[in-house]
Amino acid sequence: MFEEERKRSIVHFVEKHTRASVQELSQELGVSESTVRRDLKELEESRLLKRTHGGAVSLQSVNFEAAIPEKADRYLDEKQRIAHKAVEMIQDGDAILLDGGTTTLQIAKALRAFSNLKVITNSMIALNELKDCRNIEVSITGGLLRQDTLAFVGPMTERSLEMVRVDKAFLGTNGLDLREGITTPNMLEAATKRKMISVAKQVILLADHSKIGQVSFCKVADLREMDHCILDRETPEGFIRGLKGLDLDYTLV
Amino acid sequence: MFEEERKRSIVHFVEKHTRASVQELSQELGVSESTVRRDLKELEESRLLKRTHGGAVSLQSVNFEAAIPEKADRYLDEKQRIAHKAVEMIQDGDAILLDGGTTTLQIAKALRAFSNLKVITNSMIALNELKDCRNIEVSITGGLLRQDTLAFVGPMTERSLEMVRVDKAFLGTNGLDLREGITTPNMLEAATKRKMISVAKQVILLADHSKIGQVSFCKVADLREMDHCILDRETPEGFIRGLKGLDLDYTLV
DNA sequence: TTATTTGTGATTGTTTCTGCTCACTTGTGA
DNA sequence: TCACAAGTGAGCAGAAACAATCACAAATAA
Repeated sequence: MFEEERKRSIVHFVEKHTRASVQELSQELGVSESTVRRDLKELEESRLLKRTHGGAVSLQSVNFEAAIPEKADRYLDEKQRIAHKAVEMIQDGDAILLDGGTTTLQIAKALRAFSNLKVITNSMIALNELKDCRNIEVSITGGLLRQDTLAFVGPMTERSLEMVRVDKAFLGTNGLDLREGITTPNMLEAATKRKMISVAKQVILLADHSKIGQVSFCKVADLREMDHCILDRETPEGFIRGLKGLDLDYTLV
Repeated sequence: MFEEERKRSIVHFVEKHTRASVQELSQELGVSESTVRRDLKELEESRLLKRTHGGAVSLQSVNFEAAIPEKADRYLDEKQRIAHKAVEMIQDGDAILLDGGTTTLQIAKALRAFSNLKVITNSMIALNELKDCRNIEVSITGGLLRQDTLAFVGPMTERSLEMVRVDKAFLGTNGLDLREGITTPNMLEAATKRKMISVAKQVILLADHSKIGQVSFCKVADLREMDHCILDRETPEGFIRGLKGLDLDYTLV
């Protein structure tokens, strides 16, 4: 790797993570810490980043981090398995819709591998993940920013969604119950999800077992409106029997 | 193989792989490293690639990444003064529209001081700046992400904008000319700006002196459609006379 | 043909890059 | 506030890459 390329990688790394330690960079790039320091010094001189004691930070950091840090995310492992299955269902050339939430975020992280994809989402975090993928066309729904989830909701979101038709929509949820169907605590969010369902050829619901049996304030849809559900293998027996009873397509991962 | 052919091969190789070492090229073309170096030197002089220690890299990849940060820094001081003036024009309770670009970004940075404000923008960078201000209600227009400017454009953006009416819109531009009016290089962007103008009670144009006299590919609007212009004090005399001639309201900062 | 120019490869001294060491500075927690 | 760990910069040395030069061969011109 040339010096030029290395420096560009550093800037890119710092932009992406908003920060980077000398150690990290040294390992990441396979060069000594001396070299990293030299590079950082020059990059700072050309105003491409700001040095700090121990590393560097991005100058104009556009970085939308989840309110819940990934490590603290409960059921992360389940979510990743669910996302992995979801990605298997996507084909190159698809137009897909990603709902907000931490489960769908895991999908976004895995999308880089595709070479031709249209993605539309209402999640700032998912967008952040995809913003530098040159081979993915990313759109966002407009709307009002919910500052706790960094997702957009509201009439503008619905209006934006009216303009698109997608092959597959991947929906997250707060509650999932055989009788009450899919529910979430927020009215605007529920309306947004309903609209998402209506613009997708195929709707795929993602939920780890902690969501099952939960019923929240606002109803989004009945279970039968889903085309497929991806659940984890700790899903209670009873719920699975219920799904079979509804003749609903599902996968356990 | 003639020298010309060889040089073209080199450029082609570098473009294709985004990089090439002297060794690689020497082997690939069956000539000595001396020759490769000579060629690279001349190719760099004719600006067909960029030399590095050990080889060369494609120009495209260089420009891509340098685009944002480099642009951000030029005329920063002017932009801050312009933004400062713009912020003075905003009142608590206003609904304002922020265009994308680095000048309007400076406005976003200064908005934290307000206690009650509705902001709508198509700029991911501005959104980033405002996302954790609890006293500001931030909305974003939907749309397709332009990965180089991190702004949203396109039909979805326009559709979102149709849903709002704002007190003041703050517009940036690439080109500003007495005869040709306001112009930008991107068609979608131009359409977005036009829509912005149509939903605002008052349109305020922001431009540092580097924009003046510039004419880009797509026309956004005539100068007379602006309600106010904020320019810096290095704006050429002739341009200011022109503004007066048009009876246009302006401020120099 | 002969003289001259041009392009190329080899050689050589010089420059640049990189990792290491070590003395010094900075940040942190007791 | 002090001590200690972590991070830093300067200098050095080896390796790699480089520019300059020369020599030779092929193309061109006389």
